[in-house]
Amino acid sequence: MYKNHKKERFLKFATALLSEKGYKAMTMRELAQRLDCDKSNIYNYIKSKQELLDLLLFDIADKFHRGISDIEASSYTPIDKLKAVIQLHVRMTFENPDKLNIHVNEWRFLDEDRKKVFLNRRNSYEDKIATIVHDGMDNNSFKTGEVQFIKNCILSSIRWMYSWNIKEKKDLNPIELEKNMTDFILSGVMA
Amino acid sequence: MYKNHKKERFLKFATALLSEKGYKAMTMRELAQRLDCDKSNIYNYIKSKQELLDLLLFDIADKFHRGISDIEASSYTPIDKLKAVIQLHVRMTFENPDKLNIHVNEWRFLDEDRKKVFLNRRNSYEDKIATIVHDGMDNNSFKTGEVQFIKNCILSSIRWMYSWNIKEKKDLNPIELEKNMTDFILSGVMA
DNA sequence: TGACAATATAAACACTTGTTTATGTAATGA
DNA sequence: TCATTACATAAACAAGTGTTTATATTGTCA
Repeated sequence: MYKNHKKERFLKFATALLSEKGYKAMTMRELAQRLDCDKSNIYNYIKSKQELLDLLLFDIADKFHRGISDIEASSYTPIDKLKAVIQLHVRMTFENPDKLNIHVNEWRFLDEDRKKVFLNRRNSYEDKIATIVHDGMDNNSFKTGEVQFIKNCILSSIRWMYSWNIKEKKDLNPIELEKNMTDFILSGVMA
Repeated sequence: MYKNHKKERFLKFATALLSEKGYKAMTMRELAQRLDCDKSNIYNYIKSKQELLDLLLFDIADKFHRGISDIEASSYTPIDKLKAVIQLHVRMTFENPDKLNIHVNEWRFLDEDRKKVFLNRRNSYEDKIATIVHDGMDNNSFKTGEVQFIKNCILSSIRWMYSWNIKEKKDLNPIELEKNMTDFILSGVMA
């Protein structure tokens, strides 16, 4: 019953506040206020502010990594792999938009060493997407073009969703969203 | 010869550092160090850190506003209006990627009142793009769909460019980039 | 030349920051 | 029950923050 249920509450509030304010602007005092406890109490849950950032960032990064690995290992065509990538992003955004926001915007406040690790993993993630794009071009299922450029366009297209305040859109259907997203990336806006 | 040439130098360094570190993480002391002057000297150029942020943000916002107004007032078709919007973003990114970075990421650190003004203007900008999308759907030149969703996809597709470190890519041609960007947004990645 | 604007510096101020220390209580599970 | 873990609090600290004050020098232009 008891064990660590307060720590989960702490992580929930910390994630929300970190997403709202950003790493530098979030203070331990304000976090304590939201938790309705003393600031020093926070250090029962976490070693430092930096450790909190680290924890959240690598948690999401790992999920993305596992997702892309499964897709990579699959026997899908490049088009279906790309669809699976879009699905991965949509679902993770639905699960926790705050974490996605943090993942996109706050990694630069990691300590130098860990930032390097983070960026290496992100590059490896993006390389796998680049490979899908490349294979699709070889395959003639995608238009030829500069792979890195297309990869960036794709990732950026998906990236805004966390800011759409999904939580407040009860009528929003993740499946429908996935379909629309896929449609935009695969075939653009023109009729 | 003389008048204000140091202020321009100050603005150049301030823009670069603000883009690099973010508003909260940028300190007046570090800025002074880069300018090779005392921190108090900065206040000969600017009233406060907040005023610097305000200045840069509304400078870019105004440029976007003028750009979209011209496009709106033109007799272009929706497709050509959309192309002009893409052109506007590409060119502004080439002109000063740091400013674009600041425009995307640092507005949330504006003081409450000015933040409201900023967001109102941004909404009015985005509404104009939504109108273009809407007209294009009426026109049957764009596929029908949720206007706000498509608008966000379009804007997000363009938004990553400032992070591509354009300055270091001598071989990068803005016209070529414009073409590729337009191609992606209009017709997607599929062959 | 002399008035004015631009630029420079050092020292200080008031405030906020993350974190520690020292100490205590409450729940858990053997 | 008893050791261990989880959770709580008040007070303090050292470092860093944006900004001000008071003052001096330098370039510009009438």
